[in-house]
Amino acid sequence: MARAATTTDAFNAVAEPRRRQILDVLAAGERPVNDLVAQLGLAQPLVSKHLRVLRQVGLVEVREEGRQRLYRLNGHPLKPIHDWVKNYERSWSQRFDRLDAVLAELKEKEQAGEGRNE
Amino acid sequence: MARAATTTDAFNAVAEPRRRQILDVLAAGERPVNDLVAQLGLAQPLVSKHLRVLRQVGLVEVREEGRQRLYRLNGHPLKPIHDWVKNYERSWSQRFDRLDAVLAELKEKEQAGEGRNE
DNA sequence: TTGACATATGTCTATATGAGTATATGATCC
DNA sequence: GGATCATATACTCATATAGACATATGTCAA
Repeated sequence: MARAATTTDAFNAVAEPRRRQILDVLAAGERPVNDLVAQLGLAQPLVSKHLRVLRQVGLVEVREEGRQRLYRLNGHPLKPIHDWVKNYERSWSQRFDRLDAVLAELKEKEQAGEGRNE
Repeated sequence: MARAATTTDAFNAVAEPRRRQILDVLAAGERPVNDLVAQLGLAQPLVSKHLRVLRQVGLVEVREEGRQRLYRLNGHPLKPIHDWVKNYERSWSQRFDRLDAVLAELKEKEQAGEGRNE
């Protein structure tokens, strides 16, 4: 079996850095394709293809206005990524250091008193 | 050009759901390969290959003990993912609703007063 | 040393990709 | 209608995959 399609979910869609860049630009507001082409310095067909992937996973939405197509961000599909990665935050964040220390102390006490009841 | 290698960075490594599963199991603590094979119900060579990818991006580390290899989690490479996706949290979190409203008001006032100075 | 166990690696296949280039679609303006 | 602009699609290529399977490597035990 090959790798899962980029359009499978946000995890796969966003693994490509160009697509993250596109979302970063769109975070500032709605943009026509040509703006993205200019800002990212990519070939226009390439941008259109990346936008298609992003559309398919729901990360962007389109609105037609004359001959332009205005793309806008929809961050909702990113939530699962956030939810998953959040659980690993303690791996790097100092915010959890104190909490971890407290938990370690508790565990120590628990083990010291082990075997007293049952 | 093909898709970026899965070993390019954490974004690509973690796009594969099996690899996320492996990390989830390892989050509970160090585990030998066979434990992962049993818990995930995957073929052993497949698990070894996924572990290799995870090793190459630094998401797991190995320790040899007899004939076993004990893998443990290292969440640090996930930080860039967290940092990137965090900026989109307002897209789905209600926590930012009030803040957004305030900002919108500010912007409105700003536009109302536009053109007065310079 | 023979064998069982734990893990890694090699080979094969089907498949999807990102990028480049050319072209199609569709709207606007003259 | 014809020209031009904005965007999407089609076709090509080189490449890397996930999984299945067979096998190699290395460790321990009898």
